Amino acid sequence: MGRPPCCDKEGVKKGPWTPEEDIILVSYIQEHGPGNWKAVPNHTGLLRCSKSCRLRWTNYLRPGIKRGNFTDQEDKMIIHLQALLGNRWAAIAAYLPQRTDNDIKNYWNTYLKKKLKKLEAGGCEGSLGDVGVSVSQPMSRGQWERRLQTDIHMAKKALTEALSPNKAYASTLLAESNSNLFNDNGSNNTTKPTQSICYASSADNIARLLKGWMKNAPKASRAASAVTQNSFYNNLAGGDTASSEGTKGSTSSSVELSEAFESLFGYESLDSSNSEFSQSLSPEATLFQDESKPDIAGVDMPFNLLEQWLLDDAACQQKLGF
DNA sequence: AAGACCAGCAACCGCCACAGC
DNA sequence: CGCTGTGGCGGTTGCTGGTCT
Repeated sequence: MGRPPCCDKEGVKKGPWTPEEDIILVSYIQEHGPGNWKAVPNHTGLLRCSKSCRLRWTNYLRPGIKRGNFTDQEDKMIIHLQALLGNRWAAIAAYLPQRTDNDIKNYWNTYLKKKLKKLEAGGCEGSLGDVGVSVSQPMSRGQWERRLQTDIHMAKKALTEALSPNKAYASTLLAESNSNLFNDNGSNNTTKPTQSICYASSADNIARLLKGWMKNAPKASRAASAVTQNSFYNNLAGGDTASSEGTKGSTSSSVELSEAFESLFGYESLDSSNSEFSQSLSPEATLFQDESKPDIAGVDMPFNLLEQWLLDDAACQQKLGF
């Protein structure tokens, strides 16, 4: 007798999530926060198993998730980290802010794997030079893991320290960014700013989803979709409109973070003009995301320091004959 | 124009680790 | 110390939309 499947109950819905379900889930998490997934279906009335709820949240609704094409930098990072870590997608995802392990896994399976195969079939062994990887090179994974973990830990610590010298100021920034985010015209105070800022991102995700959902509707105008989005924001942000303008409000805190990151990684990854990233890296979102991954890179960052040391170290190991 | 094929992606499944009892 | 419940992870499936023939 095997163990009973967790989602084997009758009446448990499977298949694609509907926008309504998404809203229910996000609303619940807005109120209670993520975690205790077992309670989610019971409390929300969703006919989904806890696992499905968690997956939906982490892979799709969670704030700060970036969708769409992978950049060359991300390509390189994934290929490189995959060579080092193997198919440990969660670990790899930790190095790619805004990407989920599922996304990376899919991207690898559907695109990068083939790309690598082609390159290998192309003949020359060093043919992966364009992605900075030598796949034939053996690796000592234990060493790499330790270094990677240490690096994550140090990055987190350094970031925390960078933000902590003036905690009062930091919390002021938090409050400021939140009130700005939901209060662009300064007219209305929200009651749960520290959480809402996160869920605005979630609402953004849902809005994107809805866009797709509605895209087949005949002559669905931009106005209509804007109305829809605003409705979401109104619902989720407690009556205020947290449109993309709202991200302006996070600029000040983003600048602080930007400095922290610059001092950490030596590049300007957090251009405050990058609203998407600013939004996702708002302190609350960062804290929120902290449950799963460090936010250590920008969207279109240059060949970053982390990758640099990965390559340097790979070269070093090669020299040492590992 | 229609069917076959393919690629991309969301979601599911099963296993594992860990915490609480 | 073993059992149980829960969450996390990686592999896999199946649906959908696009392209090819």
